[in-house]
Amino acid sequence: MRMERLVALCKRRGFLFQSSEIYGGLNGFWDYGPLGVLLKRNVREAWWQDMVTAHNELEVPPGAPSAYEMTGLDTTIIMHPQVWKCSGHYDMFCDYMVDCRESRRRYRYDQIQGRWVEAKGEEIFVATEQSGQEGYEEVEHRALKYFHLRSKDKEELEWKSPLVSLTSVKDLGRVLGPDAKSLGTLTEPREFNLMFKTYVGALGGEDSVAYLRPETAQGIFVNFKNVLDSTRVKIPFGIAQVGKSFRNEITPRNFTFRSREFEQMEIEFFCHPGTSEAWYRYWRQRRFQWYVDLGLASDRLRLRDHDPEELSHYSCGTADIEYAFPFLPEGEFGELEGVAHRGDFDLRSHMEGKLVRQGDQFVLERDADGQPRYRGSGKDLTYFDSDTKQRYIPHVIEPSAGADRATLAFLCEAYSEDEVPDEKGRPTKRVFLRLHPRLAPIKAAVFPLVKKDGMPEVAREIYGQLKPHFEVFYDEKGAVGRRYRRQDEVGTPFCITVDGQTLEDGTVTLRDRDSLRQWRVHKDQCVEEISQLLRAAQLACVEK
RNA sequence: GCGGGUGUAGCUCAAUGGUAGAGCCACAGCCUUCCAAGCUGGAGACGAGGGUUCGAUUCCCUUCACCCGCUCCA
Repeated sequence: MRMERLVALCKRRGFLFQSSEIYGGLNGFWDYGPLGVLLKRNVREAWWQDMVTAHNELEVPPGAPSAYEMTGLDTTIIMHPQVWKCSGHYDMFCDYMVDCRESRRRYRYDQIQGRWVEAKGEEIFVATEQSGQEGYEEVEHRALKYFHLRSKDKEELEWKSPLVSLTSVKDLGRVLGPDAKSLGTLTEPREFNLMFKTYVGALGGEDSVAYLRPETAQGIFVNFKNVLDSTRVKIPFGIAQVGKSFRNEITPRNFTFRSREFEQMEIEFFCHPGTSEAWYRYWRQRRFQWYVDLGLASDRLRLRDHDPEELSHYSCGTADIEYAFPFLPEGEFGELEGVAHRGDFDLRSHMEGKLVRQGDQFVLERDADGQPRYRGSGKDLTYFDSDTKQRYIPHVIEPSAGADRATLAFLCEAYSEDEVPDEKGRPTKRVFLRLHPRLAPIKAAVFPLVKKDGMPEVAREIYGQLKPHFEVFYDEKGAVGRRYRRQDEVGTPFCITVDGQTLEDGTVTLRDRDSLRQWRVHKDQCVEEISQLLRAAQLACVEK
């Protein structure tokens, strides 16, 4: 499948538009059009329905270690800045970085120091990652090397400054990078993979800096105690949340796959440390199956466990659910969802403060004075099990899905071309979206076969019956074959056509998108028939 | 971020230093009794900004967006 075809279809039929298009667009931002909003909402609602609403906490689901509860939250995009400092995002996402074109290394801009030095008529800034005495020695050594001088000639070096920060240097063209042999290999400093910064309150200023969340998860962690105190849930239980997140990606690319504003569907599942491995395996499988059931059943979908060295700083086990998007090179997959075993990292971080790995332990990160680098909330986020009289910090399994990525994958998988005979029996090309009926933006279209003989009146009546229940579409323009094709193109699974026979016996034709099968149903049975067809499609999911 | 390419109507493609054409789609109407192509009519575009010029869609510069590759990211 050619990606351009799908992108063109998405624009032509109102699934996706580039954001701010009339002003030339904005890289990394996308708008969902009239059909796109329906599709994405269906994805979101299918997720919530299947994970939260339909979950029965009284029974043990197949493959689960025990019964469990599910509940939800909707937390804010902007949170207390300390949240991001303790979670680790601040340090990881907010620094100015410089890259070295020669050594391919990347440095934190404010951690590079150096000295101005002149020799042989040239004045340069020799940079180093070292500080203090080591910094001075390193800089001297590298300056001698640069000017091709021996140690005994070091008086030829005329030092123009003490060790100062790289941030004081205006012209990076005269800087010798910490691992470089030639001048000017450092890029301009740039904020790297940063969180979007904003200011809370009418008056700006560094005291009011806040960030747009780069993930929805932290809103769940910081509300862990609130949920416990207000809902009587008991461990094991999960908290679900759907919402926008923001990352200032360096290279947004591949349609909506890597966007700077995107939507996540996340669950934080809290369990006893002793059962966490079993729960991790459960969620990994459960979430994979969800995509399969909604139509990503092909070999383009896979579940891949991360290698140990690939794991994030907090994770003790992660699996990605990946899809071979058509814009990726053959054999490559893109992440739809990550299922991570996060241990007690998050709750502990928000109790104690930012943690760092030390061997296979996480310990409080401390500054030079031995104080916590970022102080936690100091609140007790432990869980007391009143049955076992045990108190512990729950472990967390995090299935974190991308709503936009899932939507895109469903679109890619659904895009199909086949050949259908035209009115003279000749094969003609057909483009259609084989979307799962639950996801299809429009569930059914209603047509009069021709716009006369009282057919429109009956069709409008049927339309009126369906409209309160489903997203339906009415069309009486042009040839009926053309109307079918238009619905095929946006993935409408069923069409209802009023014809001559309707006027005689009250039956209408139902037509199936994928098989082109037609059958007759009484016009007053349309609501029931479509309901049943949709229910059957949904049940097919659950039974698998 | 770097290098290369591309920007003309919703789509596909023309032409031009001097009023920008067509096909398809979409729209209105006609015709049409089950799978897009019939007839009629109207509508619709030079990505943005600046420069050169009497005059720029065309030449130059800048910028924005998209595509490809590298880099980066998770």
